[in-house]
Amino acid sequence: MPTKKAPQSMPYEQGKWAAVYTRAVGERRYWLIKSEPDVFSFDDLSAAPKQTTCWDSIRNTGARNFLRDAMKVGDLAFYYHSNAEPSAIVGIAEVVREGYPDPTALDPTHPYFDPASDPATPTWFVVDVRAVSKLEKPVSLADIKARADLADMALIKVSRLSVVPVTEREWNIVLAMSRS
DNA sequence: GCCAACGTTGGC
DNA sequence: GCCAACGTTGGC
Repeated sequence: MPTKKAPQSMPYEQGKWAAVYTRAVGERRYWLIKSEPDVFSFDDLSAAPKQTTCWDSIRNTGARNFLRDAMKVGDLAFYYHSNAEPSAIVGIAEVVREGYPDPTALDPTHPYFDPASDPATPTWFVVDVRAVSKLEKPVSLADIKARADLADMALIKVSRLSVVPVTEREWNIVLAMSRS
């Protein structure tokens, strides 16, 4: 029996991220997803079956909303190593399956089981991501912070959000940095 | 290891 | 509904 109330759905369409929930026909959006390399690194993703994994165990409502509602098949994401030396963007992944209920939240034997998440109206969501390519050169958090034209990146502006949007402009700047 | 940011919980 | 306590993330 659920003992706690599940976190409520944010009225995201009215929130500060409203723009990332809309897109032109055929438009591709960009994201940044964080993982600690000791837990699941980009190389781990590359070594996984079909280079694909379920991006599970996210337990933050803001990140959940992106996973559930905003990320679409074909979108690309920078793969960021947090709590790393150095913390850096190291690769590119592609969304290959759109939001569906996080199986870890519904599995009583899983450490991330959430008894408050009702299977009929799940609280937590995942997408599937596939490794696309490793960056020629990692782009570190320090590299990003050193650039005035990346000062507005959500990675910097919004702390402790494990899935954040990236603008197309930011995406291209970081890509260029990874090749220089 | 420290601690800032900030989301969540729960007493009132 | 307010807000203090608490827990987590993640840089440094």
